[in-house]
Amino acid sequence: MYNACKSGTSEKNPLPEKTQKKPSRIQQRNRRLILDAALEVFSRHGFRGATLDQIAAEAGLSKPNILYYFDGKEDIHLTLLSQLMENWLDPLVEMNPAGDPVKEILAYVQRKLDMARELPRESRLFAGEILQGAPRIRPELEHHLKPLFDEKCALIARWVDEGRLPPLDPRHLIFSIWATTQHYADFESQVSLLMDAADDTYASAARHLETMFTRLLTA
Amino acid sequence: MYNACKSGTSEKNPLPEKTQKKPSRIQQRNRRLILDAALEVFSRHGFRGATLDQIAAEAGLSKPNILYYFDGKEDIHLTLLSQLMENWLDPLVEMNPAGDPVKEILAYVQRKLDMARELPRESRLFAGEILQGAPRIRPELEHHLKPLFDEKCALIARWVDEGRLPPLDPRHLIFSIWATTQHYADFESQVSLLMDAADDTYASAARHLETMFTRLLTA
DNA sequence: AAAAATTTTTACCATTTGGTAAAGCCAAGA
DNA sequence: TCTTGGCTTTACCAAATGGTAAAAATTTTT
Repeated sequence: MYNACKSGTSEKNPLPEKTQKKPSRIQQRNRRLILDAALEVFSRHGFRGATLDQIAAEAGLSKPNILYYFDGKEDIHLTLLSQLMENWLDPLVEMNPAGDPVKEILAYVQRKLDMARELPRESRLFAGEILQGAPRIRPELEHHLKPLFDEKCALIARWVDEGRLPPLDPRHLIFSIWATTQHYADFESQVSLLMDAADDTYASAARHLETMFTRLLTA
Repeated sequence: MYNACKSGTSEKNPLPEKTQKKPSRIQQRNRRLILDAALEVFSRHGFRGATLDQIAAEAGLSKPNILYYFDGKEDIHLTLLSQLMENWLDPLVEMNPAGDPVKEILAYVQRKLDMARELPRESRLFAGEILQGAPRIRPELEHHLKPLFDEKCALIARWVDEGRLPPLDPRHLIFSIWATTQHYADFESQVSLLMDAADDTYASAARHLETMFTRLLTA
């Protein structure tokens, strides 16, 4: 069994009982504080751009105190990334093989767009990691993302074979969905500069993406 | 007149004649070496992740020698970004108001995809900067990108008004083009992990994007 | 060739930063 | 009350890193 309290690849044992006993209330609270602060800082400045001092300040704790709860900067980053992966894959997992192809895919697009709006920090954290060659998260990608991706590609290919979708490359369809939805979180600084501040970017984006993918999938 | 030899926002004058006289042959060569090395390093590790030592090693020069040609790390980065902006906007500039709307936009998509394939380092450098809130390039975005964006949005809106394109939001159309094409460069590590290494990713991506935007624009 | 200007290297420096050791604090149980 | 064990702080450190001064080497000009 995997102990949810312990992070990624660890050898040391800074918290004497961490691997065995239940985390105390204060432990839960502080780990949460740290991870939340780290998400903020890492997503804004990238792994190397972030400093433990910044994270400590954001969390309202001292730097050594942070290192009491995590084995180091890398440990915090990896913990964050691992936790993120679950939520990240969720919308794709929910794509239902028994449902209507067009409806399922359009719903997936909307769920992805919702995530970009509600979790922009997570999106940027992930984007930054991939952008730099996924040095820390590649194993996670191989073990969790790749199988799911292959499974859903096969599903979409089947839908195409059955004539329930027009001919298209499932892999590139998924890439296009990821790219267009995450764009609003990852490139937010550019988007907000180019959009008139007046109207709701995400609302109009939702309409546009629905239009685009509807036309693609019902040709 | 803007002196191409001088970089972004500078006050100091490390090269005595740089602002006035023509750059010597050796000066041209070394500045080029440094910028090329810096592009490599910055695009792989981001601004803060890159070190002058890495850039120096990659360029085959010593660190102080690099600081003889540039005012500092920031100066190199900004120079790179400014030079990039031109090439980056070029494909959009080329979108011809007198041409056929669908053809023009599809051609733009292909040009953008070509750029992602041929200049992935530039794409990632730009993406990294935007991802972190465009702290160094925002003025360039405002002065160069924004006016061009607005102009082309107006053009596309006119095409829609004239009934030569189906109803759509020009802003989100452009975002979708940027997102889907740059995705192949910016998220290359993920894409290459998910695609079977066998087939040509960019070739199939080109077909997919042509299909997708054709269906969107000819509905 | 000598002088002048430019380019490169050597030897540093100050700051930042991830991380540690050890003493002090504080709450719960004996 | 006293002790035990987890939690926090204070005071550090070694390495990395952006940057500089000035001498040495090289190229260009006269």
